[in-house]
Amino acid sequence: MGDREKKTVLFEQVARVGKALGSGKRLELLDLLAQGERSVEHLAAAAQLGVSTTSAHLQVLRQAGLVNARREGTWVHYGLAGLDVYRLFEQLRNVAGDRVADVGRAREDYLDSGRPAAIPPTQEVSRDELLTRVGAGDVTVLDVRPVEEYAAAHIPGAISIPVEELPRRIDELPSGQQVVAYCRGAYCVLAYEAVALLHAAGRDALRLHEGMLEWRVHELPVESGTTATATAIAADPAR
Amino acid sequence: MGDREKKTVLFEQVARVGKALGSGKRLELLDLLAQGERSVEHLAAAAQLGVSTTSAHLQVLRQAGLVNARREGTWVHYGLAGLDVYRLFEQLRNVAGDRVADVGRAREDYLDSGRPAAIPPTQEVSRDELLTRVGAGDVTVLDVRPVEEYAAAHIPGAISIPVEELPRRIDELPSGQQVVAYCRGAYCVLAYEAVALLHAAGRDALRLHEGMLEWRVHELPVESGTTATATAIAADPAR
DNA sequence: CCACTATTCTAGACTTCTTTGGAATACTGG
DNA sequence: CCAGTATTCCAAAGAAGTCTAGAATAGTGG
Repeated sequence: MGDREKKTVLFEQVARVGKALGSGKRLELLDLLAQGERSVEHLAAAAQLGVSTTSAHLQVLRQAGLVNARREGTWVHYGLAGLDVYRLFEQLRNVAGDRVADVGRAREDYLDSGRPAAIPPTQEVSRDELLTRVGAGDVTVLDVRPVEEYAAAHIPGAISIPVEELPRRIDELPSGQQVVAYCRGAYCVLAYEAVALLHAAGRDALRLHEGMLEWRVHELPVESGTTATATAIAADPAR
Repeated sequence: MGDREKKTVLFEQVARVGKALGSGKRLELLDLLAQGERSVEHLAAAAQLGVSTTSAHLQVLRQAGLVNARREGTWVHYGLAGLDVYRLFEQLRNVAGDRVADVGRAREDYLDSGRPAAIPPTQEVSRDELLTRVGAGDVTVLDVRPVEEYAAAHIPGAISIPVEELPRRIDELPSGQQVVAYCRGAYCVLAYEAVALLHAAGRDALRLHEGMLEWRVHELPVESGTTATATAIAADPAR
């Protein structure tokens, strides 16, 4: 095999990973998987795809080495193969956001919708700031993701109230303290909604910059499991 | 437009960049462009593609915001849109190399060929080490890339001798000093060949880890233009 | 060992990429 | 303004990816 052929083969192999990133649906699956392990069925529902199609996409991602599968009974749980995969994904989004004008617009379009009022980007707390304030104890950290995701990993000391339960459980939050809400990551709308709800209830609330995913990428401390305040999941017999 | 549609659009936009990375030929073009600006014709020849095909690929890369075009007379010079694009490319290769077993094998296959004897990877100098040794003046730095690439940017103080001229110009190198050869980047074979040639001539020679590209990504100092020792390009009237 | 479930495989229709050669365009120099 | 050159556009053929529905597989629980 000549030099040129070898070079071609080499690039073609790397392109396999590139190809895996070349479908909106697969990126959506990666985004979901970045939040934690998911079953094929769950992914199919969340991405609005047929189960077969989802499975096929997952095979592509797996052959590219971006995700791995773990069998548990009849379920197969997929997950990101590593943090470097998320960094690649993040870098892709950064480059896309910086260089393709439409991406920035689409992102704003998506995040700006579904909220009662626009929340200015200044009402954010950085990760470092949150960490020091948690240490000082002058802030309530609120995790508004679904309980399973909270159980898998959350910011130490955070309280779990999924955003759809927030309106009727708002009293569980200690009054008189500022609340910092967070959700999955930069492309997740849950914390935006939560802050809007808290403001509507007259609470002082901010949003954590980005979310859990980036928290993990920066290798900041996490806690897992349920807590006493998260009463909703205590009744779940599966755990 | 509903939330779901917006999300789909957003991911589809990002996927445009992913798609651009999903072809071996385009990755090859990116690799070439990472070395510096190139014309369509040059790229077509280097990647063994038709000019029309090359142009089409370049359009894809440009629409993804990965490269930009600069017109100069009838020539159009393409170049990487920014260092973040190279970082993305690099991250892609890293993930590919780590996760897809075949990539590591293909890479070794490619780099191990065309040299008289295998050069152990230990005969490398790190960037930091080279910088301090250049400061101390106890090393000759040799740039074996084509003269145009040397002229565009090179390590300060480096001498330019393209690898194909090295056998007959080896005497231009000061004797008694160790030579550190470098070329384009991690996937470039020129420096491997150069070190083999130098060893065959009884010289003490090492290879710089990776190459010029990574040197620039790490924002280390570069010099541009020609030098007195690079006599071959002094006659070029275009400069 | 059988019924059941989650997942993967298969085949076919459909769409989207890739490549090619030739025509059209953009620019230079006389 | 014309000849010449580099590049892009265009149309068509072939290759490859995407999706769907239904069959096959792997594992669980009785």
